[in-house]
Amino acid sequence: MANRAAPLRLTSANAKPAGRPTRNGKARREDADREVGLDALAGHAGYAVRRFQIWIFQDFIKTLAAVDIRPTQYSVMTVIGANPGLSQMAVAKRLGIERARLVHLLDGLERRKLVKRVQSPSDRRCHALYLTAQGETSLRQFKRLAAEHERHVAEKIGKENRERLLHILSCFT
Amino acid sequence: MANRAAPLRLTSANAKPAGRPTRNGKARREDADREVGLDALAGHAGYAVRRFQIWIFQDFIKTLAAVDIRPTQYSVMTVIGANPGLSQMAVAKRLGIERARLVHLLDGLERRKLVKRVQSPSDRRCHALYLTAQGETSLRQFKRLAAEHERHVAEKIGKENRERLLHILSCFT
DNA sequence: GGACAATTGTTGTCGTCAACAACAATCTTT
DNA sequence: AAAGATTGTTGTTGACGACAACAATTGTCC
Repeated sequence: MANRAAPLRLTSANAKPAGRPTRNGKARREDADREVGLDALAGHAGYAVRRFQIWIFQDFIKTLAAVDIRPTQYSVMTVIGANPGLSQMAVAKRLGIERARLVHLLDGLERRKLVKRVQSPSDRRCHALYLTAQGETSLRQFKRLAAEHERHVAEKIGKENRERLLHILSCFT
Repeated sequence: MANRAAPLRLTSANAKPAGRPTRNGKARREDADREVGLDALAGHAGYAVRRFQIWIFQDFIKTLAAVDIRPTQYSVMTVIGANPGLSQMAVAKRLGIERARLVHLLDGLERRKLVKRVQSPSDRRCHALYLTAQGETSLRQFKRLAAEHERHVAEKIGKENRERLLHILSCFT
């Protein structure tokens, strides 16, 4: 019921809702400086996961900013590096992205000489995907930075919680 | 090293990468039907969280399709319902969305008579946000459907795992 | 062998969403 | 009163998912 009085404080920000003790005497009621209560969202997994996903992606992007690699690009290179010769369809299905989207991703990676498309001899519709020599050495550096990012995650939610989370979500690969 | 010969097959789909036992006899080695190996992504929390977040949002959208309410709209209405009179800035900061984005969200909700903007008397820059009468009754229905969605999540990852996950991510509210 | 269906890569559009920048109106500060 | 900050608004950009169409190629079926 009266979860309205439920106080809580934002991590960083300060809410200034409708009315608060300004100079015009009409000061707020006692609910003046209540923080925004939304226990209402507490039991929703999707909300927590969304916020966490935003945080984790921002940290990934920031940690890999020096090499200008985004999460999706990293996942594409990782899959190709582990499975050279894969077709675009195979990579797209594996990562759950559309082949149309993968085209642009590969365009960018190929432009940077990290990945190459090779015409498959057995099926002339397919492009076999490989990392270039530069792509392989670069990927090793990306993986070091990604490992640093994972340490940030462990610092944020706890080392054991991170492993628990990986275990819980292992069915999503 | 020679993971190049690594062949693979998708979980549901069939990958047709560079070469496989087609009519041209050059059949694969014994490692023929290995799935697409990307243990490389196994230890990455961000990837699992992203995939899970996509799944959970799609289920939310599908479960609330009858009422045409998306996750962000639901979170906005829930926060306003729990904290009537909040300003747009307060809601935006609370939900971690930009005030520019909230403008369009509120436009849609206001057009559907679910939310109303009221000029704040104490600060004429602010709009105090309230649910309409229809908005409150609708929100109750949305919450019932959202609870059904949460049950889907519990079925997917397990009841106890869902609660474990909520606990781990509680710091993201 | 040849018609027909399916697949692959590509291009395009549309809508969602985060990130920024600019602006007018308003409030705060000095 | 002047300068600075805040709020709501509009706009742009880019990443991303979804979908539709297309040419080239392959598989299938008669």
